[in-house]
Amino acid sequence: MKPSPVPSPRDPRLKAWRTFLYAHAQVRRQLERELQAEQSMGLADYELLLILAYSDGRRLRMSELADTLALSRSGATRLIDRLEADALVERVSCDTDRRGQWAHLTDGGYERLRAASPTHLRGIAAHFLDRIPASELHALRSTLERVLERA
Amino acid sequence: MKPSPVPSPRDPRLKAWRTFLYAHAQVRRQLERELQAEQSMGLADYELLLILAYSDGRRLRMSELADTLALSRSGATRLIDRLEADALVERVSCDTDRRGQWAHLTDGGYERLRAASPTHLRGIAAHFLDRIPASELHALRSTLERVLERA
DNA sequence: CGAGGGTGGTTGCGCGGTCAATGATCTGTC
DNA sequence: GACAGATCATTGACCGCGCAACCACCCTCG
Repeated sequence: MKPSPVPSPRDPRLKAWRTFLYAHAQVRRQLERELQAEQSMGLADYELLLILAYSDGRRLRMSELADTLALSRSGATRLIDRLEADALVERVSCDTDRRGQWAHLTDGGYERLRAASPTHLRGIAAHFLDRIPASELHALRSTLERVLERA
Repeated sequence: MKPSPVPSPRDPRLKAWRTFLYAHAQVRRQLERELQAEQSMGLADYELLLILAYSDGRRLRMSELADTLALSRSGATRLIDRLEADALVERVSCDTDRRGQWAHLTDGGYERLRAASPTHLRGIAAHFLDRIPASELHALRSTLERVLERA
């Protein structure tokens, strides 16, 4: 039995995956740096606040948050810990399931999100959106939505 | 001056970015877990070994590695530290620039890469490639290559 | 050739994330 | 109704990565 060779990184399919990987790494790093420098906020923080801002009652259960953010449960716990320490989010215990907790966006959190948005949107445009022709942008989204559908 | 509202996560352009973000998080998490469980190896390790395997002389300068992997310099240093500890890579000092180091893939490292490849390729296919029609795959790649071009 | 600024790589430190284990609660079953 | 097994969230231990500071060395220019 002959040894299987190492798959070439130039193979078109594999290359597509790796391009995806690297494009993400590069853009994320850049955005993270800018958001941290100008707004003292991480990308994950921003995403969480944004999701809460557009959820019913500006709140979501911990596990929903974890799932939505593609984060582990403990990751969600600690993220909320930090944001709660900054009073951007508060925990509200759930009355229909005593194990549960709501993460609720405070007014301060909403303000913080609003304040950080211009910086972040500018970064997303500069490092990502503006490098992609409009026609390709929609295709990209629909392609990746397919990937995102839960297995 | 009226307060600017928080940008809607449903805005098409923003949504494209966020889909990209989440698709990556989800797929990466899954692949990382599988590779760790079945091959005791992280995604970053695999990528590094792969890149070295297809580099001239199976070696690359530390900074080239960092740039290629979209990693910080210190990140590259520590990654190589770990792989060197497992004898998958060795450091070779550069004779034309005494500050420099080559990261050189050992035979053991190549074997390790080869051994891990089936698992990883299967994962990439299952969680990413196979969810994308062939026609869209090429488009995805060329779109993201544009993003990846250095600024 | 000597000084000064630039570059390659490593290190200290802190943050943010995972996994595994835990406690509390819910839910289905006999 | 009580027990068994799932589920919600948290905690402890650990790890990978980034930034900033640092040292060693290169290179250019006066």
